[in-house]
Amino acid sequence: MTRREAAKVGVKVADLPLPPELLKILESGGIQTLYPPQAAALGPALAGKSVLLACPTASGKSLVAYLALLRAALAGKTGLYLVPLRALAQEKFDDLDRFKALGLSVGISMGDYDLPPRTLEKLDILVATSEKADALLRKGAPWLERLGCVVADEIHLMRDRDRGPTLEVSLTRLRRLRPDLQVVALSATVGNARELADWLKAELIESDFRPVPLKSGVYLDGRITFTDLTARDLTGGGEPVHRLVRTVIEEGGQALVFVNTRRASEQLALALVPTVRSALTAGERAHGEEAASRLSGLGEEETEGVRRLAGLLPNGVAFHNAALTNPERRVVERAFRDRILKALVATPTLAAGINLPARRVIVRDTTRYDDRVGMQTAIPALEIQQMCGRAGRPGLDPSGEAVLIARHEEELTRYLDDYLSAGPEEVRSQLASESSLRTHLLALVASGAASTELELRRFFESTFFGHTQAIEEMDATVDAVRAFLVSEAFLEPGAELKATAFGHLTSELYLDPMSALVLRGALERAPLGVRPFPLLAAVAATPDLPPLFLRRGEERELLARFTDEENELLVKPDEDPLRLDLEFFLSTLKTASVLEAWIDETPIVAITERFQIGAGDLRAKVEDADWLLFGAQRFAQKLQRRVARPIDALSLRVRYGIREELLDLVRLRGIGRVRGRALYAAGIEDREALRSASLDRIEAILRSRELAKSVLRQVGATVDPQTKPVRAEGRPPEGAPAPAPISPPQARKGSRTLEEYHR
DNA sequence: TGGTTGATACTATAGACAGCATGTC
DNA sequence: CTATAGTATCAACCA
Repeated sequence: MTRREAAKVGVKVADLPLPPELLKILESGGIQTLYPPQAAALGPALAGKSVLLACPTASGKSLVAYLALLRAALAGKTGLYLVPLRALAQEKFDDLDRFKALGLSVGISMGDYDLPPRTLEKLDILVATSEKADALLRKGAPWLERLGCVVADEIHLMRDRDRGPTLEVSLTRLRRLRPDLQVVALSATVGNARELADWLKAELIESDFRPVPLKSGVYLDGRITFTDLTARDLTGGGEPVHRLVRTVIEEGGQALVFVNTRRASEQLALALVPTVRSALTAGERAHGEEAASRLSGLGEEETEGVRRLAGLLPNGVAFHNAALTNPERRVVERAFRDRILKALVATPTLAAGINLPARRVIVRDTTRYDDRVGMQTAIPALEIQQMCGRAGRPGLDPSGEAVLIARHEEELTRYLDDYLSAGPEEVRSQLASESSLRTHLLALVASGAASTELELRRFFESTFFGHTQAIEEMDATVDAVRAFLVSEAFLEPGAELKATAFGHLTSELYLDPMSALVLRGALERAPLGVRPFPLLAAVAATPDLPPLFLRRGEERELLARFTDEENELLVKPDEDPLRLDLEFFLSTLKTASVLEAWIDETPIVAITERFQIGAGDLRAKVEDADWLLFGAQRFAQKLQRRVARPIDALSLRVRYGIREELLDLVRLRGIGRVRGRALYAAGIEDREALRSASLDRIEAILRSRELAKSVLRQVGATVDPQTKPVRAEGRPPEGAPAPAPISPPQARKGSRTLEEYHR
């Protein structure tokens, strides 16, 4: 921090021009003085001016955002907090919810937790992912008309190739909708903060202030050389990572290690056990056991990966990656926060997500495999610095240390120069790419934001791209994309920009037009009904469902699968609009096979083992497929009505992971894959059968009286223990609900059409 | 012959948003 | 194009 900033540390919250109730809430939250960047930003922010706050993580940026939103809300306007991650949305929502005491209502809107439109209209402040905000803009929510303040958190993510354009477009649209809109943009330190601030017409507040001082450096041969050219020699010996982990634990701190593959996260965590274990007290080990038992208490099937994780926890180490389900991740994060874990080895899941600081951050890898180029590429300095920024826990660590690991002298200087001392990359608009324009051009037209070429041009001129680059650079791509959208019937031909019904639907479903095309093609091939596998394969061939990696040996099996199903497949490699190569095509078959196993009630463990994926991956694929199938179903309603209902059934099967026979039971609240199967196995095959079953019997099957009551109430039965018992031949429930067998009893699941599912 | 070591080839590779209408174990 | 760690395979080598 600079000397001038230091002088401002003393700014008192109590002196701020805020309503007394608000001050009370802040002070009860332990916030009494402001950090320099906060103090600098609050003036303009509370005056309703736009600000760009570019400083390290954990420097209290959110507080400025909260106060700006509250000010707007108290002035009778609405406020929108844009975040890049669902987990972050939850975090911000929880924070903002404390201000309910001011009589304000706060809401959250994201994929898995949405608001009905009527509720939205009553909100003062909404926390949403940028995609959700984009969707809101496409639908034209009246709520947005009253918007007074928008917060763009992690605005540097605008440089992200895939999701950056959504943020850029949303911000642009909001600002055009409300020309007087106050924008509070929060950013990591980036190379061109000035440029971003200019675009937003915002006051720029740049600072490298950190509440916990950070020293970053590079490790080589037992010594850390810091950017300030001081050095520190570490005691003992051993492999670099082990030594760095051991020494920080000896000093009473924790270590967070970033690696570039999942496998590395697991293996390194395992390798660290001897190093960490010896530093643990008996009490800590016991807490680790507790955390491990919490893992199995999640009620999920125990996959190989989770078993390994559970085995690590009592040793004070764990790994964290996207193969874990969200609840599993939460357990690990909590254990680390509670200091039960001394070391955590993570992939970038943790770098961008929720705040989980450690005294020492070790960045082991500086390169990462890039699928698109088929090779390792350098991780941008911006991301490395984000990881480094996780070092130092406020209140717990006197200072934080971030360490890269060099293998030789040359690397040491290179890391110091390129990664730690040098400024991070500039934020560059990714809007001009074909894929992003495809989506956003359609959305702009479909939602009426641009109906002439001139309007479209005006819009793009007001984006960050237009602000920083000659708009003509975009022309060729815009023309090509527009021609594509017209030729594939998303847009009407002619000079006027107008979306077709298909185009509108695509945009409202929030689908990539390319995905819509794949789905439309699949439906056109299926005039007489579709079987699950080919439709799942079509869904998997969509660019909205990222492919799974193919493993050695799987290729042959999948190729055989292809030959088997050849005549039924809805998307074939050579006809695929994306003209994907065979490998990609096979990987879509792999995804389809995973989903097929899932709706065949194959136990999760069996799926994860057979396909070598994590439970988290399965979850993600199911979620994606469920969403896409909804889209397919809506398309079918318009294009192929006969298959709409069967697709609906398939969608439900994917959501719950069930065979067709459980479709009826699963409609009940509280009944899913496992309980549905338990009921079915006990001879209660549908809701009708449930109606005449006794409460005691249901309770015995579901192992919960409350649940049994609720279920019976739902089918309209009287919740009376005396109700007459039902059919006696049902298998008595014993132990946990029996998992479904891996292979189906006899009927091959592929042997009937989807239409038959729904007679 | 059996076992060890070493050269070489081969394999695999981060993350996570959205619709809709409310609740999986 | 800008890679690397872990693992499998097999030949060379030694006792």
